[in-house]
Amino acid sequence: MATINDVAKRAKVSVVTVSRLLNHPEVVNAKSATKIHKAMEELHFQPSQIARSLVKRRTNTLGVIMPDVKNPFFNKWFRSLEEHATVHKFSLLLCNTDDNAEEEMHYVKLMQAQRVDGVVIVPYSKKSVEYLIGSGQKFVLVDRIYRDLKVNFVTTDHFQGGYQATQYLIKLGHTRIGILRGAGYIFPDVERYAGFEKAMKENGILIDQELIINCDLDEAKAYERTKEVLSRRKKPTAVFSFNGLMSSGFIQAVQEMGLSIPQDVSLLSFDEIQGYGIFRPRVTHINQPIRSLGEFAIDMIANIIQNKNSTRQGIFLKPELVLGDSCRRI
Amino acid sequence: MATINDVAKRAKVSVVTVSRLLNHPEVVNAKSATKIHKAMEELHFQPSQIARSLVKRRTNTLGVIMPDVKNPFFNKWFRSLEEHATVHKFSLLLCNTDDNAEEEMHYVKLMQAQRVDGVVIVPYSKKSVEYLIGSGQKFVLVDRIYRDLKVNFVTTDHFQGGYQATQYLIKLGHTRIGILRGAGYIFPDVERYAGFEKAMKENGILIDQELIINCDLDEAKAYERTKEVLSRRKKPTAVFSFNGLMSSGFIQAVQEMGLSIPQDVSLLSFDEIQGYGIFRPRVTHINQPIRSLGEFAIDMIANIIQNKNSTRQGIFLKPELVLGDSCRRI
DNA sequence: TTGTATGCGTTATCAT
DNA sequence: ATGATAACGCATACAA
Repeated sequence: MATINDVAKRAKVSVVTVSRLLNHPEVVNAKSATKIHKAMEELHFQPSQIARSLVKRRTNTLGVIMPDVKNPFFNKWFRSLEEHATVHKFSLLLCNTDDNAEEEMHYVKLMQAQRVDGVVIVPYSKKSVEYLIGSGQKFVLVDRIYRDLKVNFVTTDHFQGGYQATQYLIKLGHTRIGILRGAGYIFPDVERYAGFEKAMKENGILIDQELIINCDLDEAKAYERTKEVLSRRKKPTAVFSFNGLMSSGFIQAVQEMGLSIPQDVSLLSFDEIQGYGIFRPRVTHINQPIRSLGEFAIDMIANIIQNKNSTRQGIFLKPELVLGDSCRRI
Repeated sequence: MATINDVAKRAKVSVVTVSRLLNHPEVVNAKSATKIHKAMEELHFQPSQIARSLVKRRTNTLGVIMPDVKNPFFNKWFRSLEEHATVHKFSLLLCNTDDNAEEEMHYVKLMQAQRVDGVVIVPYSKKSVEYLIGSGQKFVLVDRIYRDLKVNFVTTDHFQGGYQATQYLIKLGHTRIGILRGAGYIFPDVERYAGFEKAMKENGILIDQELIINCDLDEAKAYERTKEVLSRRKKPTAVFSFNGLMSSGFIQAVQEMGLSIPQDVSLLSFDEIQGYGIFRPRVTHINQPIRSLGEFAIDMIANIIQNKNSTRQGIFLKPELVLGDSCRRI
């Protein structure tokens, strides 16, 4: 691979002149510039970001650590990140943790070793975040935050989303509302449930703990648990599923049981389901401002890296209820 | 950020000893090792891959250039890449081109500048590939190849897939088969169509050019063109859509027209549609060996990088027909 | 406008 | 078993 040195020799100038053409083109003589450009083309030269990074102490690379790009929510988000990263000339190293704490810690350390300028992380384990803090790494938390950690973050107002969704179901007359949720470990799960609780309490409706199902945010588990719950005598009239995957599991179970949505049971999903465009009835869901979640994350990390604003920032974005036909009035 | 130097000072040894502990731990004294490990922990030290890369001329990073992670086919494939990359200690830089030639060229050059050890690319433009060749970059082509370019690649046997799908439809009695395809620009599109042609010819069925629709592999276009085609007097009895996105567009159009699959028109899709698990009828489709496409790509590039086998390699993987209920016998 | 010398953080080579 | 020195490819301060 050609280096600045090869270019210099071929163009018969010193390396410094080549370097200058790269960084301060206005200050180099037109003739030299032409010669150098010619040499660069002939050699297919591209300046080594590696060497450059070493001296500038900037890699122009961001580490993105998240659960899984296969998840539609996260791949849309990633594309939004990429789009805005380009504006700031950042390349993106993508790491999928599958919500595995060890994988995550591994990646956090790897990003540090790669000397990325910053990390954008949707954390699973608090330890990873604490390591980031301890190592002095610049980072922003997205979606999953820790109230007691003073760090920069962008997230959806999951509490509001849970509240909003529940209010909607209650207004339609539902009182026996089933919840397909996670294990109460990550922030969004906890908050959505708290929002649900608040709405129920405000309306004087007692929560039947039998209807609160921990599915680990997993499709297969949601499928199984749904079959079980809908076989009971006292079924829920509506189900509020905490993510798109679980909604899919729910739908499959309902279909196999020969039931239909919303005649037999209503469905409200947090996040759009996969295949939203073709599945009928259209699934009513809480939509997160995915693009903003990406934009803010990039802007924040870019600011932190440039040390522009040293004030810590935490942003909550409002979710939105998208009406479909999967919830009926009773 | 702590350097090997800081560690050396704190542990009261020379940098070389620290470096050695990192690379040849067996050769350093146990006491020194302990001191150094302690210092490293206290400083949250991680060796700079940047500096390391500079001297080793290896970044342990691969560039992945592809159309779009939002596409289910590609995000599954990316995860497979990541999984196997981990085995070879590679990090992955992800670049989405949206099948834009300029973006692609930009990324190809960027990867070169980043001095990635290799590039795994699903190319859109031949120019990008030619640049890769010219620059001496190590790379493998995935999915989209160029017959006249002597390069390493892994792809599905798209011809076989197109042939297989068509044969199946013909066996069910279909002769008026509509095709939702791309512009005939990329390899898979061309091959799938050629496979279709062969099957039609073998069965002595004339191809009605009116039913061959260029939708640019795009969902919205497939939607529009479907509405148009299904409004004609002479409708197709079956439609073979060349990717999952177009299949979704097709399905939406069919639904809005009050028609049903497969009663009014059969559907066979290349690649699984988004929401396959919940959409009924299950869509019959041609499945590509996504995981193998990822494994082979990584193994090939890893081999090339290690210069193990200098012989050029091109692999065609067999697709598979997955039966659903979207095609009826007529 | 151009060139010389130095350093970024690490590893390899040679010594000790 | 450990250390001194040079080199990787580039950018910057300083000099010319």
